Amino acid sequence: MPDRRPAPGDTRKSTGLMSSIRERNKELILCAASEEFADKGFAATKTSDIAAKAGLPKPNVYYYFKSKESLYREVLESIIEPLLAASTPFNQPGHPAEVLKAYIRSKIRISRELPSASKVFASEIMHGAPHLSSEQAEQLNAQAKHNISCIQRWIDQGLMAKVDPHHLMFSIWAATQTYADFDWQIATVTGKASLSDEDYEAAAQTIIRLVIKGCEIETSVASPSEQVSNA
Amino acid sequence: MPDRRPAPGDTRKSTGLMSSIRERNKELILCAASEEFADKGFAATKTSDIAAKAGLPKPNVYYYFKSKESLYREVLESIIEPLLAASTPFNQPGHPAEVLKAYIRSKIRISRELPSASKVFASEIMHGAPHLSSEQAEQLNAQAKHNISCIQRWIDQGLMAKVDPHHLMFSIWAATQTYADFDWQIATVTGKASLSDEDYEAAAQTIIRLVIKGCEIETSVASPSEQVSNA
DNA sequence: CAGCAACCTGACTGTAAAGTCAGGTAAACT
DNA sequence: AGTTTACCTGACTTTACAGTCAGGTTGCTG
Repeated sequence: MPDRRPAPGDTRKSTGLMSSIRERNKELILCAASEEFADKGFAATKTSDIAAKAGLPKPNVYYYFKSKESLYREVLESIIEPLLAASTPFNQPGHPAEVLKAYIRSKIRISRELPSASKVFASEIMHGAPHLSSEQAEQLNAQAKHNISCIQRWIDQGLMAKVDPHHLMFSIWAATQTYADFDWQIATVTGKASLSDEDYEAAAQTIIRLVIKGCEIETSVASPSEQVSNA
Repeated sequence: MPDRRPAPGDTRKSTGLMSSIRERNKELILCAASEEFADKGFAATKTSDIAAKAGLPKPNVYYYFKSKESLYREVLESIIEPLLAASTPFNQPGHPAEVLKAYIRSKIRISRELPSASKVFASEIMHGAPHLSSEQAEQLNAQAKHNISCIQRWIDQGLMAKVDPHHLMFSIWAATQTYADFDWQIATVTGKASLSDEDYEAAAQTIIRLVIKGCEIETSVASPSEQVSNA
């Protein structure tokens, strides 16, 4: 008796097209899974809850996905490409301020538009990336190192102040990511259930200001007396 | 037959002192639990692993703690006081730059000295703080709001630039917390297994620079031509 | 409209881990 | 040295959930 279940990601018939049912259901499940994993974490998420949120019975989930883990991996994978894409400003020529601004805006956009996958990714990293393949880790790491060396070059060329590139990147990453990861805290402190366009704009403006001002080369003009220098 | 197990947190005899065995074992278990919960999250942590890490058999854990959850709650609770204490600079008079610097240093110190509890706390917040009591949430929220209104006052008094206080706090919180939460990423990108004194100092310096420069009032002097304004 | 493949699902199994217990040992006090 | 009370633990029970399966239905293709 042959396995009646098509391989995951299988294409139907000789055509390269999936049936629309398959496409739609996989999407429903992935979407539900993103939210559940983001809300509760991998271990605390029940496949039956994913199924319920997708409006399907549990075995249906296993019809489309090999296991809870492979489903999780797909969610995780879905955020990697956007994450790498956010670094494109560093991959093209540009002035430091413009590149950094574009990068910050991309990162904020990801936190806003893909909050669940962002959170799943953050949670994964927090726990030591046990599910990330070494290729994926290497890709992300390579991009991060490239961005950092790019900043170092700008410093060497005198285009920006001597700000430790590693820590600068960590701060940008953290400050932008926080809008996805710690949405509960942000909602509690601001008193808003969810942030508006203007709120995200203000967030981007604030982070951009900190980064751009922080990277500006000191002029020889002394700062006003009531301001304390950065000892 | 009366319950032979003393109530959690019970004191021995008529004296106010716990037996030293009790004290030592509770400490061993709490310490092991912090690390396990930080590494894997609440749901993925096995009480048997906590016991193993503490060098005790599993039932011993239940001799000192009512349940896995109450153990988790104690770990969580242990970070709240340090977290509130970090805000003391805001509770005493001081110039903006000094207060912000002291705050950033406190936060970095917590990330460094209590990395596991920090991570547990972050994970808790990420998942919507389901285990945090409303009093604890309220306490933290009140302190956050106080800090923010403090910053707003400085802005109104013309002591610092108009930087959105909410987003400023979120950035500081994120940038400092990241050294505990995303230690794996930091280790991977820097290529160091763990950060040295100098690394933490550089991290603090970088964040302080971004924040202080970002909060400085613009002087009327135009910025150098190669630098792009913060549009 | 027949036949086949894709899709669906109620009911089940296996297992892992939380939590318990009964009975033991060690320490402290008298 | 005897009694009490704290401390310890191997072996057990219970439960919840990942994953399966056998048989059904739907929908496409010829």
